[in-house]
Amino acid sequence: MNYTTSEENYLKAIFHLQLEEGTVTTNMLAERLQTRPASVTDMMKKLNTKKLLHYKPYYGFSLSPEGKKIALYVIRRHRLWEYFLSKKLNIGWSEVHPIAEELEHVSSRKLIDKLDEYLGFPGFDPHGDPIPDSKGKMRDVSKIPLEALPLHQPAEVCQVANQSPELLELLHHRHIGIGTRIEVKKRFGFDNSMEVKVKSQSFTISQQLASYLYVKKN
Amino acid sequence: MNYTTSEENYLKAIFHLQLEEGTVTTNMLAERLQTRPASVTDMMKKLNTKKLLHYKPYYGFSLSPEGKKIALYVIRRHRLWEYFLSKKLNIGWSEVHPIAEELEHVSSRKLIDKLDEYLGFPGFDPHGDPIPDSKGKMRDVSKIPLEALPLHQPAEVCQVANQSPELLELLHHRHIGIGTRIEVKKRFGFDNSMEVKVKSQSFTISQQLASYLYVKKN
DNA sequence: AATTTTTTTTAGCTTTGCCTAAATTTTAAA
DNA sequence: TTTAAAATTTAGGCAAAGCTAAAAAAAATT
Repeated sequence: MNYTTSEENYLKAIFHLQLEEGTVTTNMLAERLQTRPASVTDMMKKLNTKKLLHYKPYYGFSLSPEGKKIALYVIRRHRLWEYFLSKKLNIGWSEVHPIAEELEHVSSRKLIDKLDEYLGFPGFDPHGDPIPDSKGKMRDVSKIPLEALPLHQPAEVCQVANQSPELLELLHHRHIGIGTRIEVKKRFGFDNSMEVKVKSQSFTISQQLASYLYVKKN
Repeated sequence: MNYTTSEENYLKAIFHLQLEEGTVTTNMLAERLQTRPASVTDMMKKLNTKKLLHYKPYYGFSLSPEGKKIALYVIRRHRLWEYFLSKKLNIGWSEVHPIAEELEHVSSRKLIDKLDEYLGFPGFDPHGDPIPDSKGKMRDVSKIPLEALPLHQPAEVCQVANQSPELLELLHHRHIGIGTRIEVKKRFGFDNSMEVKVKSQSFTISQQLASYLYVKKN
């Protein structure tokens, strides 16, 4: 059971798209992987014969249990490396992703389990995404968008769904990061901006910003 | 300037063979890389057009300055990862090599420099081999084979040129490792075995064992 | 229901890195 | 020095993973 970088990338992308969009098409995959639809079809046939997904021409495809297992394992590796790069090597939040994209394909089981141990079995990567454990189980955080958080309900920022430098700069200025406690004081229907309280400081944030923040009640 | 895994492996192998054997031939390279002479020739042509080495058919080849630079950079990555795997993740000495063989091809400069810093700019990997610095400079240890160490001259074990589990077990039993002080008391011409003193204990070691041990006088 | 548009697939080609078998060149031996 | 052996290279192919252009199927419009 050893898969090529390309195969792993396809499986991972299908898994993510499934979660994000509910459905996965040839074109969506091509777009996500920066390739052509014809190439996607080629790979679908290959993964089908390897029984990593179910595929009927023109009817779409979906991961088999085995395919899902592999996808989760790739995601585990990716997120552990992100955690390592960010927390141990002090590489900036926003630069970590492309490096992890390469490291995730190094496939020694022992390496990953030892790394996990070394990092203290972290539950979440630096972007707040949950890290699957060595059995492929991923903690189910019932995270919700900040926009959906009820008024006056304290919560904790657990994901930032966009890592542009501009956004990070703004968050930094506001002292908002993963784990920051936050509470929505008021909403303004006019522009969907909202007043929030962070560390006993109140200020207003725009809808654009809020839409990228996810929180966890607790 | 981005090179494929295969290109990097060829450059690295040529560099090592050059050092170990003084000369590099098509067959030696094929053997070292577990491939066929014809494949080696193909790659030599390719690296030649990329000006990473000089190549005349039937006349052999040698690294260009640029090729050497790349080889040293690959070696730097390999050895830093070995150090990390061994010292931080506690992965056994003998298992570290094949994992580093994969990690060495992840090419982010920032990653490697940050890793170097995180590890405290180590000068040597767990096998005692020197790690090139970020400019490609490698400390020149004038290490010599234990077999060449003069009698009664105290020295320090600085490399074990073979990592089979059997060998490691033997070394462990003898309390010999990198940095162990050792002295040759007597040599027996019959079988080239030798009596050595380690930590005020004297015992005999075989030629087979000695041939893998390198020491540094000091 | 017929036609147009969009999506997906097929067919055929390219590059990389490897292979085998045959040819060539160099080296060693008789 | 002629011949035999060994090393190296060439020629021709193969699999992976991508591509373009054309064909086929499904979905959307009229």
